[in-house]
Amino acid sequence: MVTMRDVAERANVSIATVSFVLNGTKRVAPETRARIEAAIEELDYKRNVVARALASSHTRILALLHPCREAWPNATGNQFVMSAANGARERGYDFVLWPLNDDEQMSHLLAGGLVDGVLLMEVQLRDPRVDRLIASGLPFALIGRTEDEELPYVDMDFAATIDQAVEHLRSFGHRRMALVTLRMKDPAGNEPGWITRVKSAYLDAMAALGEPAAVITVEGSSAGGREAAHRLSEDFTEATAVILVNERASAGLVKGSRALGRTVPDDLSIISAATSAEFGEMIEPSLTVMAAPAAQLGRLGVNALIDQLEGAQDAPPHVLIPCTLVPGQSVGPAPTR
Amino acid sequence: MVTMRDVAERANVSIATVSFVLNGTKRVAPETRARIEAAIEELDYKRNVVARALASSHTRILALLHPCREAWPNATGNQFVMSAANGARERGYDFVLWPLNDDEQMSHLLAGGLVDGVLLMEVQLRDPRVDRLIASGLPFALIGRTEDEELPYVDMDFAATIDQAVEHLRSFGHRRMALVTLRMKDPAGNEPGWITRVKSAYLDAMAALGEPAAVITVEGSSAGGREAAHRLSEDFTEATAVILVNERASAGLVKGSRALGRTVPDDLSIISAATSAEFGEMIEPSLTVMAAPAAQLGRLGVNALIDQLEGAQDAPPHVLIPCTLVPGQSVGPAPTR
DNA sequence: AATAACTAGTTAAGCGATTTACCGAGGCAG
DNA sequence: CTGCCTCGGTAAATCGCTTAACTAGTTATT
Repeated sequence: MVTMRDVAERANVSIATVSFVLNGTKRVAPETRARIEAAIEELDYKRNVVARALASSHTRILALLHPCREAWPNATGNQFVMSAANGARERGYDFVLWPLNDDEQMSHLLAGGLVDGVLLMEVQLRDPRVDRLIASGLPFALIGRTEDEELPYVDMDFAATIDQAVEHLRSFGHRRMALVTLRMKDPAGNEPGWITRVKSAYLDAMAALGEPAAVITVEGSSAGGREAAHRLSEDFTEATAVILVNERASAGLVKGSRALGRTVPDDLSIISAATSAEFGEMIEPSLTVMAAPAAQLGRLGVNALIDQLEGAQDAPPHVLIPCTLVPGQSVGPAPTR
Repeated sequence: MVTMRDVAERANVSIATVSFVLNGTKRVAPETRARIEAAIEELDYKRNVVARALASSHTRILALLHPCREAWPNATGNQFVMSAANGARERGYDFVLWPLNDDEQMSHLLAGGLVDGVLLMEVQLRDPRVDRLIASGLPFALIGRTEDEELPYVDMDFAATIDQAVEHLRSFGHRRMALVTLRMKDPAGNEPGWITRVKSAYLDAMAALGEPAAVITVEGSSAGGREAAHRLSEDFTEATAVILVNERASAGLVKGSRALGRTVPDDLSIISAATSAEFGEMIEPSLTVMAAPAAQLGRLGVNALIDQLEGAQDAPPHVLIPCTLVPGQSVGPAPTR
């Protein structure tokens, strides 16, 4: 292994000088710098990340923590991850994904000193992991919000998204629209913050319209979607449209409705929010979707985190971005009966 | 930050002794050990991963390298990752996902000394990344195979999978069956090894049957699937069945066929390999799939890697696992005309 | 002319662990 | 009583790098 000492010897300087060149931490005469750079080149020297981290107490590694048991985010999630990874790289940080499933592992990670900062996904309203992060003093940013919205976060603007979905459906003449979203039980009774926010945005919108509301929560799977179709036709028959915020239930919802004799969009319009256009295309008929701003969120999140690490003293960033409407074939005029 | 020194002072021993207890590297009197453990407990000491890595030149971190630009593996990929992560954890290793998109980043990772071993995904027949890995001397295992099958790998058994798919279709009376798979261009003309293997397994099977073969490659998207449907009805009209090995094109293939007036499975049977049952269920009609053994591969891969790290001197492991058939509604009797 | 202020480098003290070499005490054989 | 082991433990070197403190030699300031 070629170390800094080898470089220093070859260039006839002390290792400190090499370090200064490498980090740009101190002025070095152009001629000396050139000698050092040549030596680095010739020896193909790469500095040892571990040693550097120990000495400087910075690893320049950012971790994206995500729960491990649950099936992992989908197309949307991937976009998110990729944009975050690229964003980090552009600012000179390594970016790793850290599948994590219990508290124990979390303390290991935090105390181990391996990462400089953390991006936390799938935040819940009251999230114990956030408490751990705060206690540990590690800088972090949230993808999603806790109850207390003081902490730095970037998140989807669910209120705006739902409003826009409602507006879209109304422009097709729909009045009664149900919400189908994710049921995600948690021993402690917590649910991801976004579910709560989606529900209340929906309820607010219905209240503003003076229309009755119906919230149906099902698990994220085809079976869940079919269950939703049944519940819809039993408990909320008058609904002519559905706002769906449960990507993995979308296929089931369409299939289930069809099985019950309701075709999409003639008898039932569906708009699927917080997913991707690509995903919507997989369904027959192609779904009208509100595409999640995954790539933007990834970049913003990682930038917020790095800004914080590098000591930008601004107030913690609070960013909300709505989904964008991508029309498909699943929304049609409200049936007149 | 509480260090080993703090623990040592509190327990009235030298830091060396603490280290011995922590690692079990040397015999320590039960009483002393108890004192040290108590101190650790009371101070909530966690050892610094970075310092440990520097001193021992082992980080106990495994990285899963995966390409960054491409949309990321789907349900299948996630299963794979999760099982690998859990497998690593069980053996005391940290496991991170390392999105990587160029050579530069690769050398950074390799030379940096941050990881003890590497799992490489989406291996190509002639993969420059593999050469880098070998040159670097870092232990690694492949998920997929290179041309040279000496290196340690775990992979799907494409030959067996294709054979089984063919067999399944034949049991429904099909004789002419086309292969639809992924077209993945690469500047250097390389393609992922699995594509090559799938093609040749298919060609072999057709040859053995004395049936004409047709290989259609399209991009991994709905549009790709529709393209395949067209090509099928133009160039290989006599095919009554399709073996599909292109998950993301599956929806498009079904939709496209239907648009051309061929219903599934009445006019055309489809069996989709190397995907997941869950995914197949999203399509209408639910696809008959050959489910990828993702979870097994993940575990096996990571175990192979760790065995190697820990000096098991066995020959490098070469493991092949076939997909398992999960019947759906997309395969029916061959139409008699 | 004397002092202050830069510049370009060097020396050496860490960072927080691991690990080798060494040491003293007690047990046991001869 | 001496010599040799084994046990339990300590001191100190080391891993490769960062960084504060310091040294000389030059240039600027008054």
